[in-house]
This record gives sequence, C-alpha cells and structure tokens, in this order.
Amino acid sequence: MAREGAERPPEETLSLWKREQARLKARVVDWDTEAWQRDPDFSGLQRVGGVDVSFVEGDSVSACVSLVVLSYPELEVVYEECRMVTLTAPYVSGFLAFREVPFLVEAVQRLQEKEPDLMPQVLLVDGNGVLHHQGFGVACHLGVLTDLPSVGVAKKLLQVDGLEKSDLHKEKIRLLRAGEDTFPLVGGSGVVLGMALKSHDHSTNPLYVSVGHRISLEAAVRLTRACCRFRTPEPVRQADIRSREYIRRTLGSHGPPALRQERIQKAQRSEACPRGGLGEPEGEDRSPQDHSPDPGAELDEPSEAPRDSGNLKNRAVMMSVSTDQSLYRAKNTP
DNA sequence: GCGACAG
DNA sequence: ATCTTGTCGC
Repeated sequence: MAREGAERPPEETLSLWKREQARLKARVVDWDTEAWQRDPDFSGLQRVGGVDVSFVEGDSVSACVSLVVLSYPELEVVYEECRMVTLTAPYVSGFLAFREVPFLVEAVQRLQEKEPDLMPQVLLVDGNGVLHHQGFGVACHLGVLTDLPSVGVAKKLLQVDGLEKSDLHKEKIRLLRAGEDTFPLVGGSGVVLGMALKSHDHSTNPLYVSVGHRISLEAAVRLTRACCRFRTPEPVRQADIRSREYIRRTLGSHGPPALRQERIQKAQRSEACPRGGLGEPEGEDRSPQDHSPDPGAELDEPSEAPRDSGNLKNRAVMMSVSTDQSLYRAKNTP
C-alpha cells in the first residue's frame, strides 16, 4: 500500500513551522565549542556521524533512515543503523526538517541507548544549516535538538537571501581549481552564509557547506574537506549507500513489480564492473562505478566555554528537548 | 504561463 | 528525494 505523496500543508501549518524555526534558531551556536575544532589536524576528533534518508520508489512516505558513525581520521564505519519509518510530513522547500528530523533524533537516541561510547562528536547532515530561508535548515535543527555539533552539506544551492545561480556564481564555480577550492556565499545582508567547496578534483558541482550548530564555518569546511574521499563526505555518503542498500534488501522481493525487472538488470550491470574509477561523472556521485573498494541543557545562554560533545552528560539535554509531535505532522486538507 | 525547487 | 543512459578514466 504505497500511500500517495502528501500534499502541501495549509498556510496555517507552515506558519507554525516558521515560528518553531524562529524559536529554535535562537539556540544555534555558530562558533567552535570543541577543542578539536580549533586544532589544525582535528586531533581529539575520533568519531564523525552521518545521517541520511532514502525513499522507497513510488512511495513518498516510506523511507529508510540511517545513522552511521565513522572513525576519524580513518573514516571507517564503526556504527550503523538503518530503520524503516513512515514519514508524516511532506517535503516542502525550507521545511525539510519537519519531514526528517524527528526520525533522525530518534536514531541518535537509540545510539545513545545502545552504544553511548560511539556517540559522534559532530554530525554531517545532508542539507543546509544556516544557509536557509529562516537561517535554520535541517542541519541546525538536528544539531539543536541533539545538542551535537553539526554541519550542513547540500549538493544544490538553495537560492535564498540574494544567493542565486547567476552567471557570476557559475563563473566562480568554473574558477575552482584544485579539489579543495572554495568561495564564500555572501547573502544580501553581507553575511557569509556558507561556502561553496569543490570537494573532489573531478567533480564539477561544488558542495554547499554551512554551519549547523556548535561549529564555525571555517571548521565546518575544513572538516567536510577532510571527510571527502569522493564528492560527498564519507559519513553522509555511507549513510546514503547503506540506507539504499537496506531498502533493496528489505523490498527487493516485493516493491513495485513494474520496476523490479530493471532493478535486477541494474544490479547485474553493477557487478560486471567491480572496480570503479575515481571520477564521479558530472557532478553526481551516484554512478554504478562509484562504489568504494569495500561494499560496502539549556542552551538559552550559550557560553564561550568549550564543552565536550562526547560528554554523555550533555545527552540528557537532548532528552529534555521536546519534539512536539503535532508540529512534525502535516495537517493536510480534510 | 513562468520560475523555483535543500531532500 | 528517484529515475535514466551513456561516457570517461584507471
């Protein structure tokens, strides 16, 4: 029973969502709070988390939420969890968090219960941080609700506050050389909202990095860069790969019958070319050859004093942050 | 009708 | 997000 896509919520709901974003935005800390963030080599950083949500084709409410934790600097997966969920809110640009964040928070809570020692010291999130309509994208949202440092890594530019894919913007992209180049994304107010980062020598489209929570933009970009083996940073990439794989394993024998045949042929084609090249064909990092070698508190008054995000005492803070379910449930037309 | 549109 | 085909490079 693949339920059909949810419709756009009424203005009343969007209004409530905006208020919530404005309320939580006050809790965002956009500077470094951890010692490792200031260290040139990130010494002290040992665990980087990544989250992603993949969807079941033909079904806009069934999805797989995955949370992975990679060791740093090895970037090897030390924790992984995939879980099927039923989304309650539709996707509306600017309100991605209301669709995904409740499940991401739950994933972090389960990690806290099962393997507290593996709690990541920072989360890389697929989406924007402060580079957002209300200055509070999904990366900020998740960061604030969990009180974990977080970074927003988007694959497409969200055209907000004067930012646009103008010819000038495209020209700046063309000028990015080594796979480490960046240029600032300056909003209309003159504030730097994020950085465009050419994460890979052979990738055309840059990543759009912005502050999520408890980290400076400088450290956020440096960290993202340090986590990139391919175009997308490994934590996010691994979360993506594994959530997709989970859906394949789970719905492999069922799912949309009409599409199964092609799915099989695709799988066979992938196996035909086991080793992939380095380049990620034109911006996207979804090519069959893209497989890497292995398959696989009260923050009301932010203090300048660095806190250890790995300190489990802070996790209690997370539990205290309410996630009013009604706010994350789309009220569609009666 | 046209442009926008994180995931 | 998801789907698609081909193409380049090692």
